[in-house]
Amino acid sequence: MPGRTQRKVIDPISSQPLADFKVGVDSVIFSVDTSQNRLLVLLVMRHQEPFVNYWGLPGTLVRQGESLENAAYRILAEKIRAKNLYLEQLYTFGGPHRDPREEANSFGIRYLSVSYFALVRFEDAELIADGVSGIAWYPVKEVPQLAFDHNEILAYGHRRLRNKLEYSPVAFEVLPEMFTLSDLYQLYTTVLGENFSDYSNFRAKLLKLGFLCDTGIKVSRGAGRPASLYRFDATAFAPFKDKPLVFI
Amino acid sequence: MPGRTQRKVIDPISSQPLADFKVGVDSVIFSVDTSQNRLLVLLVMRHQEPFVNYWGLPGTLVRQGESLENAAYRILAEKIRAKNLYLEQLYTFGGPHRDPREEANSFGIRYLSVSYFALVRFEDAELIADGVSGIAWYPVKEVPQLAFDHNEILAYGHRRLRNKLEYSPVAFEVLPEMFTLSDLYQLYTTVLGENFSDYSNFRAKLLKLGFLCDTGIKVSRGAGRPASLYRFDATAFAPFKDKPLVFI
DNA sequence: TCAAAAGTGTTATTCATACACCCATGT
DNA sequence: ACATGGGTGTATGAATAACACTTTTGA
Repeated sequence: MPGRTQRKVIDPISSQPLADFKVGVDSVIFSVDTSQNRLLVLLVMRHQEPFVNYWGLPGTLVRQGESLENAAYRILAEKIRAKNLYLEQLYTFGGPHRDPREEANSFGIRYLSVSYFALVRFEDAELIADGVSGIAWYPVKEVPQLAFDHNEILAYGHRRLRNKLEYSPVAFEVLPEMFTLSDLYQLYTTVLGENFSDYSNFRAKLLKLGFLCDTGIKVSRGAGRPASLYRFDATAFAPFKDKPLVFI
Repeated sequence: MPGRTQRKVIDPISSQPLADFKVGVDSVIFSVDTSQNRLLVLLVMRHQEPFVNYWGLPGTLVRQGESLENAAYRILAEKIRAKNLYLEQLYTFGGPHRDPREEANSFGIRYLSVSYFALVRFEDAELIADGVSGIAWYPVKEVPQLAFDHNEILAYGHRRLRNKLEYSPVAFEVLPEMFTLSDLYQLYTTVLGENFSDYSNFRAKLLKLGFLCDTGIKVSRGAGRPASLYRFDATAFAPFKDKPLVFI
């Protein structure tokens, strides 16, 4: 975890041999089920040692000639077919002994995990059941004990998601091309919690910023007044880029 | 860099052998010379290939049994003696071909760099001249072309520093136990630029937050009215932890 | 006609910004 | 006495938050 301070390590024997690493990429893939107001994370059931029959984050070891990011996209593509997605690097967990395989083989290979954080649109994210199955969306509030240090990675990813949502336009990566302001509001409430903002204030603030344009198209969902479909205007958003904009 | 979106990589041959990695830790060590209002970064002159006679970020390869963070502390301790410091992980750069050594030896070893970000107090950070020298504080605005992708890492670290300063109390990690409000203001201006806030507003805002306590001790620096020494009260700050506090 | 969902408006309060001004010290 | 840096106060406008309220639909 970031932000340790004031520690001093005096390592007198710094002439030890270099460590050899295998590098894994683990992804915290989030999705928001707006219909049920639930934040979901993608878990896979492990079929090999270590941690057989534990749920864990989807991950893989990096292949020769493959970049970290591409490895992340590779597992993602193996597990889900998604139209819209957002991906960014999260954190690198690399202490010794975090992977039991380090003990098993005596060659001293270390396992390091570069974790990635992804957000996909729930509605068009189709899970790929690969034979024996064992892949599922789990409500974040109900995840069981996971393999390795994956609970820790998930917690870290969850924190990042909340932050991202507050001051960056990630939400639009994961919403369909056109969406209602309620859709947007739902997304925010399920991730940030019920009391982050009043709907009308949220609405007013976002519309004032001016990068949401009303398409004029109305859509009716069950009872109630039909809602306008809006579109995120990336060009109009450009000036806000890199500015400490807060969406709340 | 984080935040790529909408890319899909279809990798048909995912049965390639795993890559073997050496893992390097490179640190972007910042310091603020308040007397000259300059933001400094620690660079070391390289004496070995690759990139001989280039300046680069201080770094090392991770040894057996050593955690990433400890490796970061190890190089730090080799280069400077510092009382106060703040350290956190920055980003992991791991594309293939980022290190020319990958080409040189044909065993297909990859080099991955986990970068760390550190902030040390300039006044009590004593550089350790290790024999042939070649270690120096460089004003961030004047850094030359660096080895590897270190300019990119530096740029990323610089961005992180600015953000950190805005919404976290890092400044106090790097200021002495007792400091004047001008000291604090100087620190902010040198990092964030001249026009981030008016001194009196900055002052008013911070005092209102209530985690800076006046020790009553006055200190006179040259001409002008003597300033009060303040102390950062971590206990009083606690409630603000994890809240979207902005220091401006 | 009524509930549900969408959308608008009002108001009080806090906050940001840009200043003007007073205070204590060295020279 | 005056320049220098430290410290306080105030007026303006904008942003926030908590509401009440209207509009348009399905049932």
